Amino acid sequence: MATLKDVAREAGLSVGTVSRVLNNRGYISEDTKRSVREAMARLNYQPNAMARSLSKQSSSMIGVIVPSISHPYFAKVLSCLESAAREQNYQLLLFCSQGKVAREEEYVRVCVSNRVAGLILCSGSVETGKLRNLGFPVVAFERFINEADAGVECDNYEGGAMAARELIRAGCRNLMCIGGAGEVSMPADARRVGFLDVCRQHPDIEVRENICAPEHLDDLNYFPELRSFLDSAPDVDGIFAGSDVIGMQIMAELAKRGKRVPQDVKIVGYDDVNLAQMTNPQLTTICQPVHEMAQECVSIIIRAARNESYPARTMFHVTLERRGTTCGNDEYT
Amino acid sequence: MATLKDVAREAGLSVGTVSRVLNNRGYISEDTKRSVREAMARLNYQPNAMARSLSKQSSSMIGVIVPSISHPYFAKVLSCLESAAREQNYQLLLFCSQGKVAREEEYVRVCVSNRVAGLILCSGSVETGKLRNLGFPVVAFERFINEADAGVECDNYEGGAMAARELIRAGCRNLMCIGGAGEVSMPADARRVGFLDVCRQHPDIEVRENICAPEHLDDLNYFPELRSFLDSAPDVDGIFAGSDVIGMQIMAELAKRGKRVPQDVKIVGYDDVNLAQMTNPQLTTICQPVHEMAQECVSIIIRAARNESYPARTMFHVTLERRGTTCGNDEYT
DNA sequence: AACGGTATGTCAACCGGTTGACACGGGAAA
DNA sequence: TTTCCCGTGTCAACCGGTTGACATACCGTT
Repeated sequence: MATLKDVAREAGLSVGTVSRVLNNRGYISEDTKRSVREAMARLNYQPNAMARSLSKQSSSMIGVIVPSISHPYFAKVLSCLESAAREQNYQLLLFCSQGKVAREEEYVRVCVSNRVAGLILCSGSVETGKLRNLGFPVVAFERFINEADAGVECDNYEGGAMAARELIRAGCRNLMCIGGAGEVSMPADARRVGFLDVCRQHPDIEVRENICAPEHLDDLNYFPELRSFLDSAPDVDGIFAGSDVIGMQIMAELAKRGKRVPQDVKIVGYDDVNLAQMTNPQLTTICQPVHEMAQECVSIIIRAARNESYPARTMFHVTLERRGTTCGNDEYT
Repeated sequence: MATLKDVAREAGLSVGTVSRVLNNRGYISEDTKRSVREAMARLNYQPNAMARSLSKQSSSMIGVIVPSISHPYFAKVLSCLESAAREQNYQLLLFCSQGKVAREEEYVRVCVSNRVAGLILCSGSVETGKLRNLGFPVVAFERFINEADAGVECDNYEGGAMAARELIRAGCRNLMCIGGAGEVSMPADARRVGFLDVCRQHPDIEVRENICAPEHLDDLNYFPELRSFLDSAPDVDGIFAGSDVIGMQIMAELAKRGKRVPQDVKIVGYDDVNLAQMTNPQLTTICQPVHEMAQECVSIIIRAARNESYPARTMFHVTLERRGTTCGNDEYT
């Protein structure tokens, strides 16, 4: 592997000079620049990013901790983070905590060790004060943490409210809200509250509320719980699912029971992951602007690296994607 | 951020000594070890991984390039790679090429710059010789590349053959094979060949063959093509889908057309991603031992780092996961 | 002739670790 | 007593870059 020194020798110059043309510092003649570039090309030189980071005291890596990679929502988040990072010439160090606090703490240590430029936390477990004074900013993604330096989230309350209004609009009267895994004490819990608040404004609407166990972020098997929820409410005609994955599984279970969607039961999901468009009918869902959120996270980290100020908390709007699972009673025939 | 020097000062020793206790080298008294450990704890010291890698001339990062993160198959692969890497105290640098060759080449350069321990390529575009002499091994994951130092793949031929046998066993006579995106010249293409070979052994079986355009690895919208495939063969009663995602979309489209699965049409997917169990009926599919494959990739990279030898090509068995979409004509009622 | 500014390039310290070479005191063997 | 080894610890070079300080040379001013 060629080093700067090799390039300097090849070009007949000193390391310092070569480094200058690399970093566009000071006065360098066009001739010199050219001969350096040629030498680099000849040797197939690639600067050593570690040496550079070490000396510059700043790296271009961003740590990301997610609870699960194969959950479609986090896959979507990761995808957006990767593209946002790339746009700014940053790289992603990927970690998957599987919801285990110990693993999360280990990963935080690894990030410190690697002197990342910043850490984006999408994971759920709480860190008791271990996130302060790490030497880089910690950005919480759809997750509220006191210890984090910044938070980027969505208007989950409004998302839940929109879901309720959509189901009611479509003619449902007997609603159920099925919360995702372990959302209590997380921003996502506001969905539930928003949903219930709207329901309560309608005296003729009945609502039930169910919460799934928190283990399912990884295995994604909500069926046993969903079955008992549905058993407990055979007359339900509108369901707000805490995620599209839950929504899909409800659809599968309803199909098994001979219930038609949307004729007998209407459904609103959450996240607008790609699967939501692979069902029949396609799933109505609440969509977060994940791409913008990801860009905001990266932007916060970059601003922090430049010692610029950044918002402690950013909240984005959600939107309703109306699809086949909430066609109104008069809309299908 | 505390450095080794700080620890040394705090413990009243020299840097060299402290480094020795960190790396368990030479003779160090228990007393010294203890006081070093205490000093590290007091200062909340975390060794600088970049400095260490620089000086040791070896890093613990593995680059991974996938064409898409939100495709469930690659999400599954990434998930397994992350856990395999973690088991060996390696970290993952994540890159998403979106099938673009230019981006792939850029990412390879970034990996070189970062002096990764190895690169795992799950991406599809071909690299013309740019993968040799990078300073680290390149492992091709389910992808055949001459330039790669090693390849880890599955018995795709047998996978296709199993799919054919399963559909025939379940009573299908009018088969269709729908290839995934751009599999030609990739190991996945062997699925098609295996499938067709088995079909040809049965003179009473009719087979059609279709290939989807290669762009869909990212947007995952196969519907328009699937519709025309189905239009062209209204009498088909068994479909082998190149991926579970394709399989799911076929199911949705068939449902729309009033065809029942598995009564009217039976389906076998590929990959066994988590969604395959979220449909109704659940999707029969061919499963790769992704976890073992991921471990093998990491193991190859570690062996290469130790200058040990490693296999140039490893092939794993696939298995059939029989589920609801291929119940035989006499198995449901 | 002395001076100042500009253009070009060299040198060495530093980033935070690792590691081989070596110093030193003490005990055992010759 | 000399020799040698052992246990313990120090020192400085090195990994591959970056950067401020400084040397040199050339040009135009005053």
